Formats: sequence, C-alpha cells, structure tokens
Amino acid sequence: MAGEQLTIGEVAERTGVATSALRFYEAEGLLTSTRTNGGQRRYERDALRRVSFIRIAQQVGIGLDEVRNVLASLPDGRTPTRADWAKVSRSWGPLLDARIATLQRIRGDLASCIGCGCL
Amino acid sequence: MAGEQLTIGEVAERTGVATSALRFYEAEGLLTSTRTNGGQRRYERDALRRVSFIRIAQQVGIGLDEVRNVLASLPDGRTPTRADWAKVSRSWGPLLDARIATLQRIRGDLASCIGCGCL
DNA sequence: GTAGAACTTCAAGTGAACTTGATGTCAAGG
DNA sequence: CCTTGACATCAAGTTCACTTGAAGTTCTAC
Repeated sequence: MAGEQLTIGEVAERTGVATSALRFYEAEGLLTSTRTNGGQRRYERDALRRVSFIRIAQQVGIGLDEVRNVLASLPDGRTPTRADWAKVSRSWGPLLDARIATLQRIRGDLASCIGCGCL
Repeated sequence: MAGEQLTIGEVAERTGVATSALRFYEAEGLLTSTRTNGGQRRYERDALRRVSFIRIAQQVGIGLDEVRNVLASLPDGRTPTRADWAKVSRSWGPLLDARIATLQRIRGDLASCIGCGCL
C-alpha cells in the first residue's frame, strides 16, 4: 500500500545516522522495524522522521530517556500524521523556551552573566 | 591585596559544582589553584567565573576540549577583566547564533522541520 | 593539643550514547 | 547457482564527564 520499505542502510544514508546507532535506538525502544523472512530490518518511511527527531533532541541536549517518553505519545497502530508530530514537538515548548532564553542571555553578554550571577 | 582566597569547598558551594568536578577540571587544565603549605588548594575569586563559564558552556553543548581552548585565550599572569571575559564570550557568538536559530526553528514547528528537511 | 570536618591523592567505577569486532546469514545481480 | 556486499547478533570496547572509595593529611575551633 504505502511505498517501499527501507533497509537499515538506506535509513542510515538518508538520516546520516550510523546503522549501529539505529540498532541501538531500536534496542532502547526509540525505533521499531519489521523483519523480512530472513530476519533483516525493514523500516517504514516515518522512521526517517523519528530518527531526525531523535537527533534534533540530542542536539538540544535532551537525553534518550526523555525522547523515549515523548515518542511513546505517538500513535501506536498507525503512521503518525503531521498533527501528531506537531503535538509532540509542542510538548517541548517550555523546555525549548528555557533553553533559548539561556542562550540569548549568554549571547547578549556572557561576561555580565558570569559577573552578575544571572545564571 | 585582593580579598581572601577560597577553599575548594567554598568554590563548590558557591558554584554548585562538586569538589570532585573542580579537581577534575584542574587535572584537565581548565582551572588553576595555588596551594597552602600543607598542599590544599586555594582559589582566587576569578575561579568562580571560570567555573560558571565552564558550566554554561556545558549546558550549551560545548565540550571541555573546546572550553579549554577558549579559556586558554584568557590572560596568563593577571586576573581577567570584564573585557577579557567579553572577548572570550564573543568568540562563541556564531556558535551561539547557530544554536539559537536551530532551537527557534524547532520551537516554531518541529513537525515541519522534520518534514521539510530544513535541519 | 586534640577532635573532627575538610582536605589530599590515586585508582577504579558509572552512565550515556554509541562503536567495534567476531562470526555468521541473507539477498540481489551476473 | 553462486558470489559478494549488506545484513544479523552479541559481547566488549570507547569517550566524555565526572563520581566514588580507600587511605591518609591538614586546618580550625575548642
């Protein structure tokens, strides 16, 4: 029905994430795959979004534990829609706001931040 | 001349950083101290700023290696002035800008970020 | 001058997030 | 069919940033 499934190598190439990391994410419950008769992993297209989401979270300093929690709120049976993703990302709004504020304070004048104890 | 020196415990309390971490930073060349006759560490006041700087950098996702490089640009013989700190923090301007931009994009709409490949 | 908190070093341990290596199986092209 | 590159598992290794523990020393307050 939906298009082709992807091999682990294809997902790795498209996301820039090593296959070893993808297997690791699966072992950690952040990612799922189906298997061929021979036991090889096949990914649906939305796996690409999941992986991107994980990597972005990483960049922002969010641990895999927390990512797992948030990803758990994605729908179980069906491919997540754009609205599902929007909901997930909104749940990080306050956290992101706080991080942005810290960065902007630092950007503005790290010197006085350090001096005045504003952090 | 300048005020009192601080013990490692005092620095720990004021910065919220464990003494073990302070010793670790010293071993890593991020922090210096003088010693009492008995061999205990004594810190100048600017050590507090250094430690804050290190922790802020951590929060922003900058590794200790890079922090070491930047701190190395602080003056050798004398206590850093506010201008010295300003210079150091400015050197991270572009990096901070990039991180802020990423966060704001995510904040705005992570869903479309993931969808459109803008990251 | 002595009790006890705070300090010292050094080696080893921790947890997060992967990577690497060994060994073996699968699948797609010629 | 058969080769060969991509895949599989599993245990162990790596890096970063510390923390913990053991065993001993120093500083401060009484």
